[in-house]
Amino acid sequence: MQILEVAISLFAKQGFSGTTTKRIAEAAGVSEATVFKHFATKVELYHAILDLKACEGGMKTLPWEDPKIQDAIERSDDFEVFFTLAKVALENQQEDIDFMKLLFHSAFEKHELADMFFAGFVSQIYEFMGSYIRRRQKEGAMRSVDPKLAMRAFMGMLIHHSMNNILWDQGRRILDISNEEAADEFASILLNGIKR
Amino acid sequence: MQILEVAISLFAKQGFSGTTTKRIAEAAGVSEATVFKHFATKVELYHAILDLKACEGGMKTLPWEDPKIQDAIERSDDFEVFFTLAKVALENQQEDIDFMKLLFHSAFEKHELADMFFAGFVSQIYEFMGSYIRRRQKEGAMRSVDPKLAMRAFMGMLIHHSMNNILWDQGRRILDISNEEAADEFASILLNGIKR
DNA sequence: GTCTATAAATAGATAGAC
DNA sequence: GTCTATCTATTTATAGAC
Repeated sequence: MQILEVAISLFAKQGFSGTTTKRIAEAAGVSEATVFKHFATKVELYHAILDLKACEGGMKTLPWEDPKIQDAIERSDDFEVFFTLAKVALENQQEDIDFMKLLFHSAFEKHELADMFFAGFVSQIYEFMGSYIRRRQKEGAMRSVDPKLAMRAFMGMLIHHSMNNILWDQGRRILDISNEEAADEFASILLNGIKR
Repeated sequence: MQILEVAISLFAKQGFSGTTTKRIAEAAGVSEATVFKHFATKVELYHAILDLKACEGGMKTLPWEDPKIQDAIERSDDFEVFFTLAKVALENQQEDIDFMKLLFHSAFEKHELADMFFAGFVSQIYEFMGSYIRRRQKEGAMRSVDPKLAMRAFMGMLIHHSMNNILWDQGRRILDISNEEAADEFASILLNGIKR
């Protein structure tokens, strides 16, 4: 629906309280009354967005559903595992910049989207990749390091890089690099960093 | 001043448009009129905060002013350089959580604080540490990797870790680790990751 | 389903007394 | 320096016609 689309983009740009129903209506090309016919309150509209994005958007691409990663895990091809994870993550994040922004706003404003995202997606990645690292440690391929901390370091590289691209880099040309190159380098740094 | 203090904390929690002058006045224990006597407009109050925090807070601790880091750089003690940088950054960030939050809000809302911070602090770190990495590459101690990308990876670990601590971890006990341990591990990962 | 018109509440900001 | 009272514009939300 047109209203939802423009609302997503406006909430992403300016947060919840920074976005007026008037601007949403204008951007959607309808009257404010029409907005309130579809969504009884502004909060209800916001919730509709969260529901939509939480299901359709950020959460569906669980890394272990990617056949490339599953295959690489079976073969214990560390580089392929982390490189592919990084590439998929960077591409998803850049594809849905609005969702990323919404997510950060939610985290700051303590909306429940942040909690849902944390419980449903972030913590699963920590669990899943953490157990892979633990296995490779037992096999002697990786040195002794807290798998959760290693994953935090890796996720930090990915998320921070995306955030920089989203918030700063466009137009500023600080670091002009493809997702493929970035994924390659981040995976190399982490794996050399934690290998035995 | 009491008004500034509570305004910082409220703007950090809810952003600029999410914070009303009424709530600021209440929290400061004065009337709204008093707020407007001190700061002609809400925007002016916000600017006063930015000026204050930009000078007193986040910007003053330039890493190359730390004697420990200067010394370590002269001795080419890579671990000491990056470990100390990480420790100082993590401690500063945790000390001034409100400033961090304000900074992120600013970045999203496209206020000028974000630009100031970027131009005055972030880009200097990239320059400074980038040139250190370049020197160590020439000396054969580090492999060929874009110094800016390496720094982005490292800053990503630090900022992401802080963000997680600030936004999620308190109470959730996902990753209970001291700044010292985290700094140690992040420096190890980066340096092993990019060494020759 | 959508609009015009309008209500009700809240926002930022000012006047003027103490 | 601070307060009470008030103003104006904006914001969320509703009523009712088409």
